[in-house]
Amino acid sequence: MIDQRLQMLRMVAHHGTVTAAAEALRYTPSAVSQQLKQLSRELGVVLLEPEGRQVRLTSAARSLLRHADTLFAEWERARAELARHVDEPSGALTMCGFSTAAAALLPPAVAGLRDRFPRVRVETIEAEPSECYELVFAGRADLAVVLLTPTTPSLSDPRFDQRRLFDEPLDLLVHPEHRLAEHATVSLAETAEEAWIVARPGTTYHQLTMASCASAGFTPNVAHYANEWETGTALVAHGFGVALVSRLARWSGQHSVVRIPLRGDPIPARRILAVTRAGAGTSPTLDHALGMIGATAEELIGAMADQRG
Amino acid sequence: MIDQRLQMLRMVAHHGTVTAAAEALRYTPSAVSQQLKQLSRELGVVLLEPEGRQVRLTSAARSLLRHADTLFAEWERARAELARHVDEPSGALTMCGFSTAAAALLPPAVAGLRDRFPRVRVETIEAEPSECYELVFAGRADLAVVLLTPTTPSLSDPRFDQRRLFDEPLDLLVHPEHRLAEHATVSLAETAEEAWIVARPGTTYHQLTMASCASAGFTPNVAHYANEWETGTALVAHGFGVALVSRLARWSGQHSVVRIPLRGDPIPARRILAVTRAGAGTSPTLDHALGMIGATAEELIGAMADQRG
DNA sequence: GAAAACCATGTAGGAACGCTGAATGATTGA
DNA sequence: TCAATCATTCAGCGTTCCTACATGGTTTTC
Repeated sequence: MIDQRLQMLRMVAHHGTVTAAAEALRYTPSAVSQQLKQLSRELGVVLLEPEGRQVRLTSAARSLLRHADTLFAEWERARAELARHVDEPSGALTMCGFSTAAAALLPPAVAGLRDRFPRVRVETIEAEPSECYELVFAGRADLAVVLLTPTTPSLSDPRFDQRRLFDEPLDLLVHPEHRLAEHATVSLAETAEEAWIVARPGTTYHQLTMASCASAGFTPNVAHYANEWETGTALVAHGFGVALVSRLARWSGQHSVVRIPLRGDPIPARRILAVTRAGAGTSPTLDHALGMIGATAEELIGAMADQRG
Repeated sequence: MIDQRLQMLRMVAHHGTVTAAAEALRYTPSAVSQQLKQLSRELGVVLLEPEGRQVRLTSAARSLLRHADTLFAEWERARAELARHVDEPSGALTMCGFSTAAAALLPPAVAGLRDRFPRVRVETIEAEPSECYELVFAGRADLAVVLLTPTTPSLSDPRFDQRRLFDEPLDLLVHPEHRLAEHATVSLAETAEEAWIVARPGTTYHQLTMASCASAGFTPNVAHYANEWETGTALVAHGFGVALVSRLARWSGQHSVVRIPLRGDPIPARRILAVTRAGAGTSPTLDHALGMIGATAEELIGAMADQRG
């Protein structure tokens, strides 16, 4: 509804190269290049300038993008309002989320949506938070459940509406005979000298562990890298170190480990966000999905409180 | 930039029929009908319903139109801001206005624009106020100088930005030997018994005369209909009646008539407006055009004050 | 009350638009 | 220096979208 070429320009701005933008939009670089050239001609302003083997956006392009964000958000609002005019919503709704969220929050939402809107095809995609933003931005997903990290887009990014769902506390995972194993709670600072098991660099979860330790005043002494909960738990169970796990994380239970809630002010936690395209939030199906996810989140918070007490 | 089909829908809403909308957009009715049908399919809502031999907009369509107005206005703002990023504006700027305005206000603006922006092709169209709104709405003109009348779109119409330029006082035109000819000013109520020369019904000027007399408490006794100032003046000069002329109206001067300023509270006047598409006002060329017209208007107001004194 | 005018919509054909794929040139990193 | 990455151009082709004409229904007119 809004000229495709504006979305192309947004993608180029976001990815930095024509090629990556084309890939995100499932076009060839050739198509994006031609379209943006023509857009530039039509508007009478230069939008892209060569910079090395890439392109750089001109100030005119950046000015245009600000308005483009407004336009796309307004169109999302229009779509959402139109969706209220149909008796029986149909079409597709795609949700995405990172592993824990995808496991804990999305399935109840899918069930609720199928129940309430039987004609809507509901799909989910498990993806890293950064990819989740991509999916929502590109329109291939309508809703994402992600973590707040320093690398995610700003909460005021005009392309997205982001709302806090809940804060998931973090626990320390130790061997049953570890010196801290009997503690009811533990502060992260007490673990500064421990051997650590963390996820591999580049993953969201690695960032989280490093950031948590950094805010507790130390850099973890990393002994092992493990991306899966299962692997990390096994390493802890063998006494190779301690690890950080989020409260909702689940694994097989084959390994004997102790989970100790962290204390602190604030309590170390990761913030869970629901992300939609700006303006899209008021469509009935998305509204319902957000409601279901929020309710599930509240339930989980309740369960977490029980555990803690 | 905004999907053409939204403009088609806006035109159907404005004109009431697919055929008239198509004509305004220089399409065939078939094209408009097909496009709107496809739009309806894509959005999953019914937009048009048959009503007699015409169509009626559904509530979904009206909802969509509200957002469409916002979208188009935002795009105009984007275009205007982009125009600030080019060193030497080019392209075309079309202004339109009703006869007096076209004669008095537009030529200085054209001259000023040509001087300031030599590469911009400036064009003018003389048209009735209602047609002026059409031209601006359809994008075939960028600026219109019109009269405020009861039939023009509301000042808060989201499709337009309308600003007051000035109020043009009205004068009574009488034969040199008329009983009122020696008066310095005259109130419209004193002319209730006169024979009147008015423009033909359906014209803006007819409306103006009838409305002015109505607000003075009488219905004019119409003796002759004349659309051109020249003809009306000739009739007055032959003693066939009195007529209303606006202060800026000019004619050949062959006919011997007396022009008497009207008095009253407020002084009978017609309000001159500058109309642009919503959001378009900040482009450099349009900004300059508005400035020129405003300046010319102020000069004329000054000249009018001199005349009156 | 029948005919004419008006209006929306459907179908078929043609023009224009927009995409793909391969080729080119330029830059960066190994 | 060679390979990889990136933007851009050109030719070709499929899709989209408009026009022209025809149809069916409604309103107005004589």
